Amino acid sequence: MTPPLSATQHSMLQLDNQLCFALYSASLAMTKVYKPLLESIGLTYPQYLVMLVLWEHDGLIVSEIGDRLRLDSGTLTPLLKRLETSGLLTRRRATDDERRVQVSLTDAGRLLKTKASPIPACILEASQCALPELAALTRQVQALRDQLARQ
Amino acid sequence: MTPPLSATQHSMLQLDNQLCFALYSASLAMTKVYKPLLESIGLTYPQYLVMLVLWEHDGLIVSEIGDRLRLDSGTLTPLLKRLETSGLLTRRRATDDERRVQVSLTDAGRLLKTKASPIPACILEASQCALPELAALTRQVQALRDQLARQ
DNA sequence: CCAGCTTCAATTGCACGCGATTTAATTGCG
DNA sequence: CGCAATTAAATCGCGTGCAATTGAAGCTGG
Repeated sequence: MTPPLSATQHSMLQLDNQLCFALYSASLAMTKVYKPLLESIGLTYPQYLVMLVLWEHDGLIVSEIGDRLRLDSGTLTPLLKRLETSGLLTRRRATDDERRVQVSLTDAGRLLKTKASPIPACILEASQCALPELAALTRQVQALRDQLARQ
Repeated sequence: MTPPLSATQHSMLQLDNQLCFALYSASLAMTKVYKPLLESIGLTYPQYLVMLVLWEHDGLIVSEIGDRLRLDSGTLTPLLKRLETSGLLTRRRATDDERRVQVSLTDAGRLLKTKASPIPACILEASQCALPELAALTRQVQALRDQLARQ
C-alpha cells in the first residue's frame, strides 16, 4: 500500500504545478525552435551561446566563457574543439600563464555574426509575444535562476 | 571587417537580453538543485519526471509518457530500461496491440512516492519565492512553451 | 627555495535529447 | 484477401552537461 500524502504534498507532486517542468520543457521547446535556424549556419544551441559570448568579448579564456554560460570545462572543452574544427575560433595557451587557454574568433567566426543577426527576430516572432512582456519574463526567470544558483 | 548591425539587431544579440538563455540556464540551475535531493532516492531529474507521470497514472504506454513529457522513444526507451533495472517499474508489450509497451510501477516504484514527497517543498524553499508568484511564473513559462511548440 | 596548496583545462564515464533509421505490428484500401 | 501505408518502439550516432579525476602550472608560507 502507498502511504497517504497530505493534500498539499499531493498537489505539489502534480506535474502541472511544477515550475521546474515548465522551465525544463520550455527550454527544450526553445532549442527546437532554434534548431533549424542554427543548422543553416552550422551551430548547435550551446555552440551559438559560446559564439554570442565571443561576439561580445573576443579572446576570453575557457573559464571566463564558463562563468558567463554557467558551464564547466567538461562541457566546454569538447564544444570549443568542435568550433575550432569548424574554423570559427582558435584555442591557444596564454603565454603569461600556461594553465589558461585563450579562445579567439577567426575571420569566419566574426563573419558568422552577420549571418546570425536575423535569428533573434525569428525567435521573437515564434514566441508571439510583445517585447516588454518578454523582457519582464526574462528578468523573473533570471532572478529565479540566480536564487537557485545560490543554493 | 564585420559588417555593421543595426542597434536593434545588436541589442537582440546581447546575451543578457535573451529569454532563451534565461530559460536554458534556469533549467540547468533547477536540475542542480534537484540533483542531491534526487540522488538520495536514486533518480535523475528526467527519471523523476517519468516517476511523477506514473505516480499520477500508472500503466501508460511509452508514447503516452512521451506526450506528457514531450520526449520521444529515443530518450525514453533507455531511460525506462534503467528504471526497470532499478526495480521501479516493468515494461510489457500490450497483448491487444503488440507495438505498444505498457509501463507499470512495481511496489518499490509506488513506495518511492513517499520518499519523494518532501522534495517539492525543498525546491520551493530553495526558490525563496512565494507560491502565488511561482504559480504565475509557471503559467507564463507554460504559455511560452506551448506557443513555441506550435512552430 | 621548495613542498604543499590552489587553479585551470583536459579527460573519463554516464545519462540524457533527438534526428534518422530500422523492425515489427496493425490498419486501411482496392 | 493482399499489400502498401501507418504506427510504435527500439536502435544508432552525435552533442551536450556534469561529477570526478588527472596533470600541468602557478602560488605561498616557512
